[in-house]
Amino acid sequence: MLDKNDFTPLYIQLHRQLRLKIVNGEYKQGEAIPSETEMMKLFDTTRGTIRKALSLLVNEGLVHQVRGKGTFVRLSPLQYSITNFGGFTDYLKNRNEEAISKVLEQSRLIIDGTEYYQLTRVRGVKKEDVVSYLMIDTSLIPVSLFPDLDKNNFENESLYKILREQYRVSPTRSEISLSPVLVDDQMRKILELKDEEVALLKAEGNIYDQNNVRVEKVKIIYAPSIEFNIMTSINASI
Amino acid sequence: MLDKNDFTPLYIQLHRQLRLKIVNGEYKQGEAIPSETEMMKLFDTTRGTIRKALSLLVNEGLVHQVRGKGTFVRLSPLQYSITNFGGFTDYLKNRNEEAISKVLEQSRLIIDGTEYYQLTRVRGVKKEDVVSYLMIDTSLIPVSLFPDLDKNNFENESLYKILREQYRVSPTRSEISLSPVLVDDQMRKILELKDEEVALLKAEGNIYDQNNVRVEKVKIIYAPSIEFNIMTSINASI
DNA sequence: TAGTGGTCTAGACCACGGT
DNA sequence: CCGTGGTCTAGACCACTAG
Repeated sequence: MLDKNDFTPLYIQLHRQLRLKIVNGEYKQGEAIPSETEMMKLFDTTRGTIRKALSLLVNEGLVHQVRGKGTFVRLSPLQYSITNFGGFTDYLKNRNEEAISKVLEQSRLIIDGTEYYQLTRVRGVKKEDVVSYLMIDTSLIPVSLFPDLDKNNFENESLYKILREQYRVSPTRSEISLSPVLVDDQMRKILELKDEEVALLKAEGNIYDQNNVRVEKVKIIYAPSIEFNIMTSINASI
Repeated sequence: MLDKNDFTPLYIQLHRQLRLKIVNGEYKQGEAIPSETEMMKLFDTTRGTIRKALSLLVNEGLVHQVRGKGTFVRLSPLQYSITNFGGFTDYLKNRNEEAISKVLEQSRLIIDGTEYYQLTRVRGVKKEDVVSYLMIDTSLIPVSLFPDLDKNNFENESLYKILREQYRVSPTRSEISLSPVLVDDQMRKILELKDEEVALLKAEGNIYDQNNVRVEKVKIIYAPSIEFNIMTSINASI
């Protein structure tokens, strides 16, 4: 059911509910979810709202729609679409996995006259008491935008949650550049790499908030165990 | 103006027109484009259609919208977002650059009982008579879907144009996995790599058509000179 | 023929920005 | 205050799928 008194838009509420049912397996892979007209009755709303929620799911690649047939949970969805930069903790939480963060370095430094917090963390997941490290994540955050940010403990708390709740800043957009990088000793040790693993994937770029202000510079080194998958639509008309 | 007799949906027509004005510089970076209500009069359609076209531009990162203010052409869009897989020729054409293709290998082979055309090409651009090679591109295309495809000359013609015009198949979606790869002799020679360039970016995945049929398996090796940029929106609510 | 998603219309009310 | 984009409603017609 949707709460029409909630400030959250109906289509967002609906999107979350459908999403949960998919990741929890209530709607199974390959099977159809209720049709748009059915959902109109189920959730007591109009088709436009339903379709807006569904379009979000389609963009995430969680469902696909076929005219005349229905809306289906995607077969073999991409497992780790780590393109939701920044929000690692939140990301895993919604997949019922436990995020592990270990702070490697936390300092302040000045680049081009601007003072930044520098935060380097190893990120991973814990499954059945086995920890797998997936990435080394370095953030540079301007001190001027977030005074006293370094009073927080980043081992336990999500950086983005802190930004949202303490500073009312919501990271909304990323511009990331991908490149290969050669393994150095630190990476090899931290990510427990095998000898033959000599090159890794690096993502580097900027994160912007709701007002298009750059709030973070990021650099992420991905372990080979993580698949970096992207889905794109192909635009013939461009 | 929009052509209501055209089979193409109005919002797609509108999207194309707006897109053109942005890349041509008619709508300049940072400036506002006409408001939604203005466009309703300009294009004689309803707000829903306008908003659907605008949402496409927003997703591409070409504009952003601010409530109470307007819709603005995005400052500093990423120049080479090479995430429009397959459509290299088309892609460059729309940027007024000349695409160069050289066929390295063209053959048929059988994998898991299915016969494929295999086509390996070097792709690049020509600027002021200087050719820069940007990628090595291997396509596997099922013979059963496209009989006689290999009668075409892929040096001059766009593979995707052939698929669209001769077989009525439009590649619409890609699922791509990115990883680093070590340089081998062939890559070094073809892409004219320097000694210190030992690892490259590889994209590997599948391309699907409008009916969700897999029409191509691709593998692309990117030269260091090409920047692999992606833009993502960050979804706090996931 | 009935049901599905794809498109489009014509309204409405709201939150927000700038005057 | 007016104009902007954000959300939502209640319909309509269509193309396509399947029994």
